[in-house]
Amino acid sequence: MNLVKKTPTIQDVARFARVSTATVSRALSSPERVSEATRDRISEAVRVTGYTPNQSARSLRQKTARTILVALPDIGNPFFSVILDAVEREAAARGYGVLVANRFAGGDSGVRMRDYFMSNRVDGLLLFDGSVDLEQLMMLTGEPTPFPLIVVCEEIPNAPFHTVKTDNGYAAERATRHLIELGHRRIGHVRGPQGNVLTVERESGFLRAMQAAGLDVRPEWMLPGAFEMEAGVIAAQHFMRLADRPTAIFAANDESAIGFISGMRQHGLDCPDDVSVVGFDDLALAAHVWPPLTTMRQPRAALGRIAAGALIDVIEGERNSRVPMHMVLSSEMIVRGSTARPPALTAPLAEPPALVAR
Amino acid sequence: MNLVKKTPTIQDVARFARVSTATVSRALSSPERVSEATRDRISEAVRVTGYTPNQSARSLRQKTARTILVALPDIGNPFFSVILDAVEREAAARGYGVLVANRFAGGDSGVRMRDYFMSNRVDGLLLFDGSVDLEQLMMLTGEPTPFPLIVVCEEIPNAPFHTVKTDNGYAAERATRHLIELGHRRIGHVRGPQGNVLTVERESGFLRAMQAAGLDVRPEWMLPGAFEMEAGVIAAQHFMRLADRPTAIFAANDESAIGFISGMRQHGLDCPDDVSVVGFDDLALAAHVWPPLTTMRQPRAALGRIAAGALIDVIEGERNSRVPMHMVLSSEMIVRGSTARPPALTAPLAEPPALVAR
DNA sequence: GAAATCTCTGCAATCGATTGCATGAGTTTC
DNA sequence: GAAACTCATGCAATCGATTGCAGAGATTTC
Repeated sequence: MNLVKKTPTIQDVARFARVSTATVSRALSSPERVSEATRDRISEAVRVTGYTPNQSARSLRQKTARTILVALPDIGNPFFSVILDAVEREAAARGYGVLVANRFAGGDSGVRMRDYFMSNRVDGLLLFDGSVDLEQLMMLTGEPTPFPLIVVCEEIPNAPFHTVKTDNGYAAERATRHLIELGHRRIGHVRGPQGNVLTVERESGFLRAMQAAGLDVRPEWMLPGAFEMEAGVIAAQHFMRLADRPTAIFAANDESAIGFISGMRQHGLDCPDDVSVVGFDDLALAAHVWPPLTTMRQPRAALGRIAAGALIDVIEGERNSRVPMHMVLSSEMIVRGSTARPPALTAPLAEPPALVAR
Repeated sequence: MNLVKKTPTIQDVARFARVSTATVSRALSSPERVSEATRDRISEAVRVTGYTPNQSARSLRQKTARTILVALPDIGNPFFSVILDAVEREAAARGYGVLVANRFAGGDSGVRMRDYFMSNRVDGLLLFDGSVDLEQLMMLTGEPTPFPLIVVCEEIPNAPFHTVKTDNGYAAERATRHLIELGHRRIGHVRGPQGNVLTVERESGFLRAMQAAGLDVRPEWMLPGAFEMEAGVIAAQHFMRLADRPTAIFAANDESAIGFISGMRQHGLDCPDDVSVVGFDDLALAAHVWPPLTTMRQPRAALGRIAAGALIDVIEGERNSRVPMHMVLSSEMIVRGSTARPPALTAPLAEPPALVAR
């Protein structure tokens, strides 16, 4: 009665088309190698039986999974999820599946990666998390079993991997210069998480811009932070305790900028009337918070698309994986309402008056 | 020189431990079936060779992929990405990988799903998108090859699938009642996208609450929308054109609520002084926008965890998949600053004065 | 002490697709 | 008209792990 029909295999197709399985296989993967007549019979047979190649069998034989692994520090973070969107599209367009591994860094990250590769589940890795164990990673990409890997948005210093990222240092410089051009002289920075490469890059960009303008950087104006709203709120609390406060803040990312603004407001300070704030990333919500956030836009969709494309190129051998390549995409300054001239400077500046945003 | 060592197979382990591959396989999957002595020898051999079972081979033989497919309408949306986070953790904890398929609905969605299943890449599906082609879905879950499927957050009417979701209708009622309790009598609604089940459920919850309180619902106060910020901005434009405006709005989700507030502000109206707004979802940013958003919190992490757990139960046969089961999680009202008493009612109400939020 | 039972292990088939090699028919070349 | 070549196809090995069946030896039962 309830006899479950099995899913059709290549055998069924072969039987139906009265050819061997070899011919069916060839008809599907390199059609020019079979005659038109049999090709037609096979197409018909595929249609009738509803055949779909078994990916496990194919993987086993060809040692290829047609799947990439995306290792993220936090999928819940909209910064990553938009990139993941682009990655997924690019991969799907090229016939690859996308496996996600979240909260990747930490104790067993190297082991988990090793397992994914050695168990033949994935052909390549997009690594969005620079805090992964470098030694374990090298062991993996190194001689015994080299595998395709691209580091995205982050960078692992002195490691010979392809990378795709944005010009963090330059963008941070640009953001800081924007504040300086508005007339700010007393500028602080809400840092990213400690030990993160991006934190360092953005901080040094900030410092370079300050130095270039001949401005002092007070150590107490470098506020500890992280890439989260809550960290911005806490930074605002530190900020409020300062006897002498800056008139502008460059925050290491949008979330901490928004948290900072929100925290400041709880203490009665307004943005941008009291303090101007610049963020980094241009998340979707940056345009919709109040005040709309001035920020450096990272081309996130492009990052995802290019990274996925490059990884698949490496997997398919179309790109040399021995010579590490660094792709740097440029960020764009988006001026919105969270930055204005400093409160003291309602009168025109000595220089020609800067453009007042908003 | 550069001889690439192959990745170790079960054969290598067997040779090293001087047993058959069968014994190695058993030692790893059901250790109680081998003697302690050989078990130790095999563990040692596994350690030395660095063996990891080849997942393709295992899948082929066992017809199981230890992978679930998560089909989402939009990963970039933080609502989904937080759920995905929970799904990924639960799946990882139970030894499953997570494949994501984004922008799932539309033309070939049924075909793509069919391929994922028939090609043996995945064992089950978490479907977050109700707008998928029902007929194709039924064909798939139906007799020829039934497969494990759970619909999350959405619902496909009259379809015999397990579902995990929140109590949308009741939550919408609760949100609306909150506005009524604050003293609002003229209340509008920013709808979700047309044709969406959630849109209908939340709208009817809204209508029930209004009816229960004996309040009129004017058709022109039911503003067209979608689950996006931009749609909220547009709804605000419609709102501004009304000759006679409500004093409060229940928006179908947080994003449209935030967009609405932002759009209203561009026209000089303030929230909550002029108009109170309630959202739905409690996204991370709801607490950090200005004003902080009053909203119905959906237990997103729980949704993801429970859905993934239930799906794996079905896959592993620990849960009957023939009797569809509906799990409904309850939402929680989070009162923040975006709701207050209506502008006309600065004087006490006839009823005992309602709690003024903020 | 023979029979029954239990424990541990190995043999070999199996999952489904791919692919190197062989074959036979047809075509071209000199 | 024989040799050389091309083309379409089939045979059978292969990828690596799992598992039904069977056998050897140890242990228990009566």
